[in-house]
Amino acid sequence: MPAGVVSLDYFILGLLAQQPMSGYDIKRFLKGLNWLIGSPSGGSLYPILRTLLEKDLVTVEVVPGVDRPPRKIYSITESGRQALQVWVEEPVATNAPLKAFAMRLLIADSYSHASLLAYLQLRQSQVTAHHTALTERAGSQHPDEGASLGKQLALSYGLAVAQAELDWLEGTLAWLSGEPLPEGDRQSTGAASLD
Amino acid sequence: MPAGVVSLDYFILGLLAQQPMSGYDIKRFLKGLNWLIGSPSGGSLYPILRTLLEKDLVTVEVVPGVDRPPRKIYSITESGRQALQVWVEEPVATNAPLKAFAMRLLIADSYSHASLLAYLQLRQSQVTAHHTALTERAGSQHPDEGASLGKQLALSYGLAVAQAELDWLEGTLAWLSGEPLPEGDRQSTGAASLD
DNA sequence: ACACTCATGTAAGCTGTTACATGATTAA
DNA sequence: TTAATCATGTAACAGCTTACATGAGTGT
Repeated sequence: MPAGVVSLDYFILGLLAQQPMSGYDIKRFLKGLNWLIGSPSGGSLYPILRTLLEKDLVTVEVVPGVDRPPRKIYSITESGRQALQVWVEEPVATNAPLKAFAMRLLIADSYSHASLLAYLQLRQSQVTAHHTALTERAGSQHPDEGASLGKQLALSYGLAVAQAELDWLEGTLAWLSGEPLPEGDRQSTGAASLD
Repeated sequence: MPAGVVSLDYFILGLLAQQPMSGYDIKRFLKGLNWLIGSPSGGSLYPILRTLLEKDLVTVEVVPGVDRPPRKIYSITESGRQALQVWVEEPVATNAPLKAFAMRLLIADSYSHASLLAYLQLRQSQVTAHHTALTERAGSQHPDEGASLGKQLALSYGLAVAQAELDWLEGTLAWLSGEPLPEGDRQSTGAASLD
């Protein structure tokens, strides 16, 4: 059962798929990504971890710390990976906030190389359709009795962002296809992910 | 007292500043902008109109319709315009969803020409700073023990979107500055900006 | 008969926030 | 002593959504 548009819960599950972490670890990690997706408050983060646990999507291990509070390290389970896979492959709405797409990018390591490419191509076709629709709408406006200034600005703004995303997708797909990363060679790129 | 990040209430107030409308009018108008900002449900729209009324930011006039239900037409008041001006000039956070900025674009007709330019320039300086920070962060990552694939993708994605917004801002500012639009001559400019 | 547009509204619920509470350890 | 970091959590509320309720007219 997916939740809201943004689904912080599944995103957090995705982070735990990359490596086991405590709630505090997640907080610090997301603070570093504040510019992109914002960081959730403790008031949402800790309850989410509890519900993930109740649904058996994660397990906990309490690690007592020397000279500091004990930490609860959460690890994803096999049924958690299955649930994640479903979420990770479902497309985000084109009018959803960018962070909804960015969150799926951030857990790209949870994808196989092939399914990451497929997902980006799916996004590409969506945004292309979106862009085409906007272009038509822009063309259909007669200059004389045309839209208000506000609508014009919004439309050209929307087009610019969509175009930028298309360019980025094209470049990224080319890059990922050009370097097809042999199986099992991925952890060499991933070590210091928590700064 | 501003509300959440997105402040649907002020945005609706801004729409009513452009022309008096009923709740249903607003719904239809925003349905046409679904691709950009999404359209609010009746469950949020109508309560917002009531609170705007209670704060004396708008007035109502019930217009009985021939062969259809009566409509409640809302008009902005003078104190409503003052409240709107405050909201309209406050900058949106760089990590806020794009719709937060797009909403302010959509009610551009509520701005004077000068204050619209000022607002776009403010946004320009914000996004420039943001872009610079991201570029530095990108440069500080060594490719070898660098960030995970997900972080790399997210960073380049964020940079691409920021760059696109900067380009759009530059072009739009040039366009708006180049045609300083003598008073009341705005509807003649039309769709030239939209290709 | 059924469904759709017009038009307004309420009730319940979901997702997230802020602010608070706890308690230990370290740095100014 | 005051504050900050580490670490987890609760309670209250804000902002929205879905689903429902109402009721008239219009179209198939």
